[in-house]
Order: sequence, then structure tokens, then C-alpha cells
Amino acid sequence: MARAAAPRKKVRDAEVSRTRLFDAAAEEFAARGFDGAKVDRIAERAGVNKAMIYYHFTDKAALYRAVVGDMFGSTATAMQALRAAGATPEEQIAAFIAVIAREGQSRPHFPAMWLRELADGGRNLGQRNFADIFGIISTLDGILKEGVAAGRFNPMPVFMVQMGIVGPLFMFLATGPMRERLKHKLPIPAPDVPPEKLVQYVQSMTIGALTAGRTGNAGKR
Amino acid sequence: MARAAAPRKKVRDAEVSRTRLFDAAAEEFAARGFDGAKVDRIAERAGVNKAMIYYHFTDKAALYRAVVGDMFGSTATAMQALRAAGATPEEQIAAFIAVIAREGQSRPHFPAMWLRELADGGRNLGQRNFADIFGIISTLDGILKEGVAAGRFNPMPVFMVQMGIVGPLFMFLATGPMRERLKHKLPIPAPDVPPEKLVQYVQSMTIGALTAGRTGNAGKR
DNA sequence: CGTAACTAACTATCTGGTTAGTTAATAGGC
DNA sequence: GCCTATTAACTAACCAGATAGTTAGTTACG
Repeated sequence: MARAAAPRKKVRDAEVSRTRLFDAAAEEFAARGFDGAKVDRIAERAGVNKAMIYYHFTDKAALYRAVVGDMFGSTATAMQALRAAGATPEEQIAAFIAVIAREGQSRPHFPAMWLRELADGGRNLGQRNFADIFGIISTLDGILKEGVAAGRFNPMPVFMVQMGIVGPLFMFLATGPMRERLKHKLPIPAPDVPPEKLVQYVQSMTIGALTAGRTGNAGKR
Repeated sequence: MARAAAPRKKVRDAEVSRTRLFDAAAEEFAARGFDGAKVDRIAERAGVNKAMIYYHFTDKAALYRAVVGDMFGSTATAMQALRAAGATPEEQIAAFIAVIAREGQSRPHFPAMWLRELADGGRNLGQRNFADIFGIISTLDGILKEGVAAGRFNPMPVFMVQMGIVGPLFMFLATGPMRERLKHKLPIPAPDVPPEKLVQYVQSMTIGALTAGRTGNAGKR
């Protein structure tokens, strides 16, 4: 029987092993945190010998940094395309929020890991990670300044606005599994919230606070 | 020289040891998480022999639960006095937010620990803690329902609103030490934000989103 | 056949928890 | 008021299991 042109399935493939380890690590780190995560468990979940962690990555810390670097790097990159000319500050803020939400959803480990990283005071972050984060915040800072200059936004500290965006988004996303698990023992019903609705809510919150008190210019051009 | 009526300073005092251990544990758990926290370090910080942890509390987990129980219990209690008759839904939401902020500030370990607990999916919480948390959410649920019934609020899922409040508040509070530490190497200035300003911002965000689209009834009676 | 990819077994260290023994406080009898 | 028996509060040393990391040797692949 003629074999299809598809690349023959290898028994050994560094790429595959690396990816499996990376994914297992992301899950484990998100669920347990750096200290709670066990390298044996990561290897087991990945279906790979433990020593391969040290072969493909250097050690536990480097593996962790790889995961974190991937998530912040990806977000930082996505931000570059953001400040489209012609968009109102409100539209730019909305887009900024949408990008963060999209990143948080496409990597299920992202929200929980960010919560932990903030609680840690960034103890495990490297130079590179900070650069990415600063890039993200600078983008927001630029949007806010533009809005203030245009007389549309109240001046607000960037970090406060940033936490006002990431906080609701990532807390809600990170607690998804928990809400699912507790669903039947909750005193009040917890309806499923579609992602778009969450994004809309955060957009509405943020723009609401930035434009509060101004005579209804929100949404206008 | 006549001794003052003040109780003589004892060399041994269970109350003092317990408190010192509790405080040291709160600090350590907030900074490192349950797994990252080391009992030896807690004992050292408290200036107390390690075995006293097992004497005054049962084990590491029980000590953790004591700290968590204190913070959620205190907040749950503070919520009881909240639903004052005659207050508008907006005022009640504002008060709800103020209470959470106050609790988060009076216990410096609270914000970081809640972030971690959410990322953990409540793995370390007990029956009692969940009861307290449900109580807090029920309070918010009541306020929201009242607002909707009065035609002042848009109907929104409680959990989403809750995360929209706790997220910004606790993320900002938890990252205070980190911002302080990084102050000099930030690309953009990070001005100090007085607590009232943070509270106002979160109140404005939340009420803004809950009343968005409604013909300006916010703040009125 | 050379080597990248992999494995099984091992080790050093860390860490939560225990335990046998010690000492300060206190209550009760006189 | 003082002595003493009891025990709550405390300590130093220890232990067993867990865990990150290593290594010497093996095998599939190009």
C-alpha cells in the first residue's frame, strides 16, 4: 500500500517532545504556581521522560520563563498593530481590551499565570518579560494621552487603568474552571457568560470611567 | 518604686506567640503562596521555635486556613451592615466597593492572597470560607437585583460584576510593592495613587457599566 | 556509523512534621 | 506570704519523604 506524502511519523522528534513539555508545563504552572508545580508531574503529563526537561530546556526556572515569555511576547507583538490612524481614543481603548482578552483566551494558562505573577511581585520575571510588559503599558499610555489631549478622557494614572482592564478580564477568565466546578453548589445561579459579553462589559466599564462627568462625547467622532 | 497596674510582662505568653506566628504566616503566604511559603521561614520571621506552629495551630494547612478565614470572615461580617434602607442602588454599590477596598487595605496580605486563591481555583479553601464568599456575592446580587427592579441598572451576571470590582481593586493593591520597587526603571512615571482615588475609579467604572445606555439616571434619586 | 534524542536509576538537599525533654507560670494548700 | 505540684509553653535535635537535578548508558535516525 502506497504511503501518503505526509511526513512519516517518527518515533523520536525533538519538536514534538519540546511542545508536549511546554504545554504540560503551562498547564501545571497555571494550576499550581511555580513552587507548586512538580517537574515529575510535568514530565508525566507530557508523556516524556523527566530528564528531557533538562535536555530541551535548562531547568525548571528556564521552562517557566519560556512559558511566561511566550505569553507576554505574543501580547506585546499583538499590540504593535493597534494604534491605527483615524480611530477615536474610545475605539483604540476598545481594541486594546479586545486584544488582551483574545490573548487571554487563546492561551488558557495565561490568566491564572498573570494573577500569580502579580501576586509574586514579578519575582520570576526576566529583563525581557519586563520589556514586553512595559511595551504593553506604553501602548495604553499613548491612547490615554491622546484621549486627554482631545478633551475626551479624564486624566487617570495608566497603571490604575491597566489594572482596571486586566483585573476583571483575567480574574473572570481564570475563575472559569472554578465556577464550572462549583456550579451545582452555588446559592445563586451562575449563567455562562459568552466571551464577547465579558469584553463588552470591560470596555463599557473602562470608557465609562474615563469619560465620566464629560458631557456625553463617548462614541462620537 | 510602685509597679504600674499594667500586667507584668511575661516571658511566655501563648497569645503573643500565636499572633506573631499568624502575622508572619500572612506575610509569607501572601508573598510566596502556599507551596512557596516555608514553615521554617515563618517561624524565623515570627522569632518563635518552629514546633510552636504545630503546637498553636495544627499544621501548615491549618495555619493557612486561619489566615484566609480571618480575611474572608471579616469581609463577610462587614457586609452585613451594608444594605441600609433608603440608599439608592448606586449608593449601595459604592458602599460595597468601599468596604472591600477598606478590608483589602487594612490587611496588607489580603489582595495578593486572594489573587493566588483565585488562580488556585480555591483548592485550599474550606467549607466555611466558601460560605463567607457566597455571603459576599449574595449581598452584591441583592443590590444588583434591586437596581434592575428599580429600572436603574442593566442586568448583568453577578460574578462578572464581582470580578469587575475585586479585579481592579486587588490587582492594584497587590502590585503596590512591585510598583514601588520598579519605580526608577519604569519607562513612564507611575504617580502615587491615593486609596480614595482608586476607590472612586472602581465605583465610577462599575456604576458606569451598570447604567450605560440608560438615560442619565445615575446619581439621582 | 556518528550523533541527537532518549531512558532508568541514582543522589543531594530541602522541608514538613515529630519527639523527648526543659522551664516558666500558676493554682492551691498551709 | 511562701512552698510545691501541675501543666502550659517552649526548645533542640531528629526523621522520613519528596523533589530538583545528574549521569552513565541505550537506541532510533539521517
